[in-house]
Amino acid sequence: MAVTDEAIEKIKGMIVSGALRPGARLPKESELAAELGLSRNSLREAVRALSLIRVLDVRQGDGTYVTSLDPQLLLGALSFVVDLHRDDTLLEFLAVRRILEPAATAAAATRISDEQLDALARQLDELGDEPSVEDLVAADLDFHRGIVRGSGNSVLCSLLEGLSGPATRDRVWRGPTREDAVGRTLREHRAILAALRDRDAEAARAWATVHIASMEQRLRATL
Amino acid sequence: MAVTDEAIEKIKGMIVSGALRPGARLPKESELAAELGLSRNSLREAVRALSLIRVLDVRQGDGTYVTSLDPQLLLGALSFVVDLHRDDTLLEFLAVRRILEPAATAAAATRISDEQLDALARQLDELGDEPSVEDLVAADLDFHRGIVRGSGNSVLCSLLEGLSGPATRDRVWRGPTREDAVGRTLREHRAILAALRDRDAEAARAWATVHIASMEQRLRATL
DNA sequence: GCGGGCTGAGACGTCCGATGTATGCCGCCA
DNA sequence: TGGCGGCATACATCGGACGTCTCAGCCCGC
Repeated sequence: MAVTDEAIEKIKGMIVSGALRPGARLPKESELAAELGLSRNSLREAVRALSLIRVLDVRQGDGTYVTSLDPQLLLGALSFVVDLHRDDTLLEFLAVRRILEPAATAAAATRISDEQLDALARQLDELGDEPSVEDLVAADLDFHRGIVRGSGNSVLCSLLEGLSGPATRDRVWRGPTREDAVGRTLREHRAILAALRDRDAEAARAWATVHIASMEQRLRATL
Repeated sequence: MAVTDEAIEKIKGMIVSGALRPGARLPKESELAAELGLSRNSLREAVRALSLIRVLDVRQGDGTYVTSLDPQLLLGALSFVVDLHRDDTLLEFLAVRRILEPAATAAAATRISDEQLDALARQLDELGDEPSVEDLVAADLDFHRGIVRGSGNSVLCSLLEGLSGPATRDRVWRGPTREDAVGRTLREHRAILAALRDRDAEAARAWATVHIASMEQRLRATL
């Protein structure tokens, strides 16, 4: 194995073993390089790689630190992966979302707070009845994020965040939105919110499924 | 933004735009470095980072290539992320698996081939009634992999692969397996297989849920 | 006494050039 | 024709030098 890969494994090992806790500061590059028995150049490659997947956080002029290791942070790198995919695979990503999002929405029905619900309602009201596509896309993102967050599972939350990234979203809303996509989206959002207010998990799940399915339809249409 | 980060974005851009197709070979390091306007050292950091998340494949003495970009490959890095987490978050990862795996199993009920079913059955038979824990763990991994693969969604497949990685698995089977964990696992596997043979999606989903839940129970017990 | 600006040490960022090592190809020889 | 060896190529690693950014502590003025 290459020295750089070894270094990656060793640093990972130090974190897993607890020698390096979240937020901890690493020895400076030259010291760590000596400690691990490689050159600073090669060590930097390892550090850079771990930094891309948000395990390490390097701050110029300061030092290198272990991140919080929040799943939210780590799975953020997922959208990078999704970005790299093209039409056919995008549908598979959406299929996964179609499984997760209804489950998350159902979970939220019993766990989301009234304050969070009020915030979502306010947000929908502010959007009005005929928003621009850009506004709607942004609101859509916030809406789903708000609900999923209400599920109380941060891993689920960040996974969906990644799956709903720009790649998918742009694709769904690209080109002329046929028929009444905007109106339909708004109606579905309201229906989901109503189900959550009723604390009706099954209705929430069903509406979420419908919502994703209609999104899937539109995605298919652009292929 | 640092030059290395720029380079990462540019390479990613070249792939997304189609300038670099899967399997394509990159210009040699010195040329690409010149092209992107940075030193070979800094470029190498970018390449190494992309190679960690399996976007690039570098072969010493040969060249650097874009990988197949299979979701399977890219999400493989996910297990790296899961490895870095500790007890509390592990439960959240398992909760996600509890959503995905039943759905995947239900999908497999209608899509998996008879040959694949036969292979799973053979494997269960070979294991016998009182396997060692090591053998069981390996068989368990294969069993779930085989089913999820039968769902026909490669993204789902690799996502679950990552979630079921060594970190979770070791934790579940660590320590004295209380009660009849081995026997119970075997019985549940047989039940899942029977449901698949019957092409009964709902039964398959239910048994998969039961199976993951019992795994979750054991994980909680070790915390 | 207190606050702000300045300065210097420390740490990462970038680059250069040299040398080691694995791979693939091509020509030579049996 | 087939196998073997050597050469060209490209990545792997290294050491050192210099730039740039941060932070903290000192000094000065209010």
